[in-house]
Amino acid sequence: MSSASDKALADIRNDIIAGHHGPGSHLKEEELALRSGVSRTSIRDALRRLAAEGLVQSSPNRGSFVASFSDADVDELFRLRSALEAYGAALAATRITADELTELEQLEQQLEQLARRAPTDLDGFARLNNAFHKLVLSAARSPRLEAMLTPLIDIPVVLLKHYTWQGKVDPARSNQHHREIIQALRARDPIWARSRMQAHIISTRPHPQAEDDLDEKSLNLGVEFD
Amino acid sequence: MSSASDKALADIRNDIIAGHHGPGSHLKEEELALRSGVSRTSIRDALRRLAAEGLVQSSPNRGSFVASFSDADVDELFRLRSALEAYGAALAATRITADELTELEQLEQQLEQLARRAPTDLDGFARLNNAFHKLVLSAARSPRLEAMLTPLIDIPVVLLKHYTWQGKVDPARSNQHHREIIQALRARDPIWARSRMQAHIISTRPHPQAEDDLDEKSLNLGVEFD
DNA sequence: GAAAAAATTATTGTACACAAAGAGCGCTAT
DNA sequence: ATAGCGCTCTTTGTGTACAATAATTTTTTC
Repeated sequence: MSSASDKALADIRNDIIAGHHGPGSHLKEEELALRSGVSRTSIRDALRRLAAEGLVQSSPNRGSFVASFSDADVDELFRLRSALEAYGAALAATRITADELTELEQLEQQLEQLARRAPTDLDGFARLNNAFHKLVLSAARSPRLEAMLTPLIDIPVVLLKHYTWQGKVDPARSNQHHREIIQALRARDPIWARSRMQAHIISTRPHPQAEDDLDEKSLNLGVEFD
Repeated sequence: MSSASDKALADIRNDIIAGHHGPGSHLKEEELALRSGVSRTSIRDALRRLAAEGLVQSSPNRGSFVASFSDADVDELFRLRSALEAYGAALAATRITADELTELEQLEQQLEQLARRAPTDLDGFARLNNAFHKLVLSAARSPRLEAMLTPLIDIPVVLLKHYTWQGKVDPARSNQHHREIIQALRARDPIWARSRMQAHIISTRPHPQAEDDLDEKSLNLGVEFD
């Protein structure tokens, strides 16, 4: 698994994120093979990996489909993401390097520039925003957490393309949050970083809407250890 | 992906869990193919999926190896698991059916029997214990959470085989915890279920040992949402 | 004799070909 | 007209052959 399969993986993922394949659409192996210029073997390999990430769903003898998400799925997704990414931020607070902090600040400045100069460029915003979150995550130095969280961070980009984002993206508020997160990381304060990250993610959730059978408090992930 | 690949997946996983392949050992595709009676194609498919689960690690052009875990990895693993599984228990509290509760109680009784009749049968204990945890998890009705958590539940079984469990497994205490978890689920109390599950997992962690640079409190996953 | 280089072997990566399963379509019978 | 059946065609699943890369051993040189 390397060159050909990696190319296939990148191609397919890009096509999905770019919106070329809509949610629910059937990813036919031969078609993808032709498009990427590799054999079906490598395509299948890539599809397995994308399925593991949750970006595509496969059923036996039927094939692979771009994942599609119900409102409830999206809600669940964001809850999981907020909890896990907050945990990652806490880890990052004690492990992040000075270089990474600098890089983080550069990303934040680019985000602010973009918000001023092209406030409607959601694509650009999403790209920079993702880079920000992935950098924090990688500073947590937990490969397993990274593996679990990366797809959760990518999926919202897909959602942006194909669903209407009810809560509306507010770049100004988001940037404000990012600044606070950087502050907390710079202060090496895990508790602060965790709570800011958690608040940030939850606030970007599409529809806070009607609560279901579970009240908010009960869904919190962690409390004392004992 | 189905019959042959599924068989391969089951075979390899069983062999790993049974301790037939130790941590770090090189899983050669042809060898596995011969052993399972399927072709290398299906073996590769299975290995990809196991890699996604984290039970094996693959490097390009070098192959697949049974995952091995440092003490720090194990600690991280248990922290993640405790947080996620506690979350799952909270969800399960409002979604579990009466039938599932009955099944859960049966498992708990089997565990108690085992503890009385064969307290040293760690294998049997691990099997029943896993069934218990997976049942709670499936009652959470969150396929994504299930996918993330299943490998985290399986890995300790591998650890049991190949590492010395410092904290020692205490079946009596564990069963006590299980009973409390069932109580909480039966009461449909998410907060109770969450805290009991979290405490349970953390208490089964191999070595509470020396704290690292992060104090306990800061590692908690969630607090208030805002 | 030891270290570097080259050839050999073992193992993974990729492509292709065939087998099997499923979906779609038209046909027939009522 | 339509429900059920069977056929065809598309698409996925599996096996095998070949190519490329990495590990190993042997040879060569100092």
